[in-house]
Amino acid sequence: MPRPTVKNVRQQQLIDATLMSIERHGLQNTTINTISGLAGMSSGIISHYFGGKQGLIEATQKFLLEELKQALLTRTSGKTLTPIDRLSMIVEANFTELQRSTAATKTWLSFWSQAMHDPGLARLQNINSQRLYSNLLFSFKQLLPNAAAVSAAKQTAAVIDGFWLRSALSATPIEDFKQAQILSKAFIKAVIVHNGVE
Amino acid sequence: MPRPTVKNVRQQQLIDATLMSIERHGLQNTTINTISGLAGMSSGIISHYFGGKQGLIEATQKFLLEELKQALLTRTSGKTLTPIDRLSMIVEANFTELQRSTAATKTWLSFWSQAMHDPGLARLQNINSQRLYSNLLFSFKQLLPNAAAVSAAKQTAAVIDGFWLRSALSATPIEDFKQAQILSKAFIKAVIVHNGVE
DNA sequence: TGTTGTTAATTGAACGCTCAATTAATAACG
DNA sequence: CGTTATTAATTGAGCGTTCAATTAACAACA
Repeated sequence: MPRPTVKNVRQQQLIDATLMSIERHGLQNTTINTISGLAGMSSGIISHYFGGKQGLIEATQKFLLEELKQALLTRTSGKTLTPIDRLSMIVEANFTELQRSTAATKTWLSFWSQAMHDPGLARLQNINSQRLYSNLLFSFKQLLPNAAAVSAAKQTAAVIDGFWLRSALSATPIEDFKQAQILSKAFIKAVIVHNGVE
Repeated sequence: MPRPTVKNVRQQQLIDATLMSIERHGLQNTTINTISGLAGMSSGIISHYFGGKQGLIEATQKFLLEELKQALLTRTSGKTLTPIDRLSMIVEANFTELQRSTAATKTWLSFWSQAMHDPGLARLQNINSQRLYSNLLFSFKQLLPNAAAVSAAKQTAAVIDGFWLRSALSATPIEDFKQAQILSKAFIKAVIVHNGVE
């Protein structure tokens, strides 16, 4: 277990402050001053630990990606789950409190629009998008014929991302996120029932 | 038929130039100079016709929203379509060339992240989101029992938005958009078959 | 039709502001 | 006391806005 160094601690504090600033002001109005102010530090510290503002923004995005990955791992590793239970865990991992937070949703949307003209970010995004699909496919293959599993995985990935997006943009995100999770799971059940070998 | 005034023409030219600039540089790096340069005009004209840069950005977004609305109208108004055909038209309207363009996808994503802390934009976005759902619900109600129609409309809205998003962010957007359209329609058919009154 | 007066459209340089980055000074720590 | 961590002050490039000046379009009139 690596003992947290001052560096690690400061970096995480700055990432947390970045999320907080984006939540309050949006990425557009997030400056090194709003971030360092929320972190209770001076603005120079950002260049010191991240090489500049852009470095901190990218680190924040990587943090969200990593958390999403870990959310599924902690729900599945070491446990013996039925394929259906594992599909439920995938849904839940995509709707954790962190991923539903205003800070995270704003950051994701900004990240995506940047990723479209930054190859490095685009690569990160594609890995993430593929991971959701692969995870779904793995479980569906244990329940459905191959062709049906592929189709089910594609549709489910779209349903999860689509519900997530519509909830994030909704006027009532809290209720909609809750519903989104339920509807995503219901969708998975329906897909299995209607395509399964009976 | 209202004859286009100089004002109308210039405003549309500037909106087109804005989309072009966002496509090339992203919204982040789009300035009044990149826009006016692409339009072949001077920078001052933007304030003159739109009150400022922000006004032009908002007008550009409204243009995309309006085009989406019109895309469906031109496909349906005056024609007598079966409910299933009308559902196909809804899918197609959401996947027109304009809406698949890099300029449009970058603009939508940037717009959404701004909409989250701008009530005016948020309102526009919610109207648009609701419209997709209402249009779907209208057609599904002619094919399915009420409860099933509601569920089908919600899921289909998520599928369309989800496929659109995943295609926009894909490394191969052209093929993925094409597939997305096919898969969305396939999804609708499956929903009807499995929930319909037989 | 040619001249003049009037309005509309457009330019682009100047201005002031914001903000990321840099620097030098200071504090904490072992 | 030397090194690392952090601050605070400063810089300068980049940006949107403004507005006085210029040009183009049109109207009035003889």
